[in-house]
Amino acid sequence: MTQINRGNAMLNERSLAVSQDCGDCPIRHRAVCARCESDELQALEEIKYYRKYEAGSHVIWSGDRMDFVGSVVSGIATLTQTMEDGRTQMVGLLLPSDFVGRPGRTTASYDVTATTDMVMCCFRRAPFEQMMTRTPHIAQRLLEMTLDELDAAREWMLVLGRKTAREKIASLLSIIARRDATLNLRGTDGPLVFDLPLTREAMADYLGLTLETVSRQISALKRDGVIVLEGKRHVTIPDMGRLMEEAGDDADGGLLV
Amino acid sequence: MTQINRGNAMLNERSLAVSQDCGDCPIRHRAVCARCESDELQALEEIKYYRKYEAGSHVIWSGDRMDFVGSVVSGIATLTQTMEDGRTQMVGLLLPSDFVGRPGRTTASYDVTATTDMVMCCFRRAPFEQMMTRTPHIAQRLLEMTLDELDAAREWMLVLGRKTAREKIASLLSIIARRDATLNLRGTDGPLVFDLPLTREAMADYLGLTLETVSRQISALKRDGVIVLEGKRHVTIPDMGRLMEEAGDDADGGLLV
DNA sequence: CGAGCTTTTGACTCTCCTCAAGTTCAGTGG
DNA sequence: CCACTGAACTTGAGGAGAGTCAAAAGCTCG
Repeated sequence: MTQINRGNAMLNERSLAVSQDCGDCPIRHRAVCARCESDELQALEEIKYYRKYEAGSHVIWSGDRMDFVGSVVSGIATLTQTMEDGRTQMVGLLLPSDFVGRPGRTTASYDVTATTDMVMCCFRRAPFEQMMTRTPHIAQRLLEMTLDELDAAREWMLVLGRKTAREKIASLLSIIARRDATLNLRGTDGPLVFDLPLTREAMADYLGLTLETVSRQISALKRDGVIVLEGKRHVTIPDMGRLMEEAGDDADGGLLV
Repeated sequence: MTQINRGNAMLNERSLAVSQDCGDCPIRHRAVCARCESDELQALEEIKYYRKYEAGSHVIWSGDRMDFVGSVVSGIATLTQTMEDGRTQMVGLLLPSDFVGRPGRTTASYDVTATTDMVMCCFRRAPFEQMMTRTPHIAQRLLEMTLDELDAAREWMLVLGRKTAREKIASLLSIIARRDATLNLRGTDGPLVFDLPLTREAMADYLGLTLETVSRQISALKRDGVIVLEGKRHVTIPDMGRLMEEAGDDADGGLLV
């Protein structure tokens, strides 16, 4: 288990990033503030602050007091749940623009861990909650984002409950590939190339598998020409339709919807 | 597969229930309208109508146009996803006061099926969406409910991804038992008694198992004295703490949180 | 009483897990 | 420059848990 001690995380939290103008923010039109008018943005600007986290450090521990909520600006974090005997299940992957924390709740329900270096735009919880009641644009956007997350979680329940190990890996790869394509504004017709942002262990925790099974299935997909690997993390998908077939998804449906 | 033909469902939709005063509504303080003032309630009252569904009939088919949203007033429905080869996964259990449909989306993402006779309080989608922008109390409550559902979905991801068959069954039973206790305002200290609202097949679809495995594990829990069965559906839990241990949950944590 | 269900139980199979080595690779220090 | 170290990853052998197929037992309803 990659357990980083709490002291490190605290240290990281203190190395704050330089504040930034909301107008130049890379997640301006996707985050919880996406619908805000300039005056609302100004109000947010006054209560926001940035925090940096190192790869591997913990952002929040399940059960801890949550004094802030916020948006991922850059980097990737994971949301995980752990049983007493150590079995862990990832329940969310937090990407730039994703929201962290739950308004109206004081203690965290999940562990949040940065898997890459990460920057968050934070708001203290109390002022943010007050603002939410005054500015419906924030609450509207948050509802929309929460509904999207709920859809994603339900999609993932099908993966966890009914797909084979091979289909699970293919599903994860196709999700990462598609998200990478939309983020970088590439089409999904040519070959797709990306770096895996997760270790084999993290993939296993996401998919409800062991890391050995993840490794074996990746090797199998590589052997069968569904994916091409350079090193351990650099992936090329020669044929996205083929990958989606392997994932058990309707190849057309997934691309068109 | 229990496939009811579409003709039946249409027929059921026409047998509308008698309208009811919101003040007497059994789900008044838990549904999406929970926070509404009397004038807001009046406005809702004007656009609402009731629909009845027979046990086994389909409420909505995935991919269909969604012209309405609404609340479950009585009875139970399931939210399921199906792969092309027939593998199905339940992604939600809809109980009285739960909300059906997604504002802002025109086509349904999941199949909704009534597992018991059911009554829904429906609103046509367009007027409801207009009302949402005007009355923040509805949007607020919907956000809260959606966040709760997201938490429940994530809890379920741990069950699907990491628990054994026996733990899965115990988890489902403890969820139903606890919900039944809160609904009927009983404590969780004495023995709990309830009827299973699901067939073995539906339980299997919820848990990502086969119905044979569900049956075997229920028999095993019965043999070990964790549960007592009368007939196929009537369950007694002599010791809730024991059941929660079997579910892999911290017995205290689960009750106190 | 028999038809058609839901459910149980058994026998066998197979996927994925467990345990155990071994490989690759980046970083460190002699 | 090269051995050493520790992650991250791969691969293999064997085993356990859940799935598949098949048959039979309970219930419900005409």
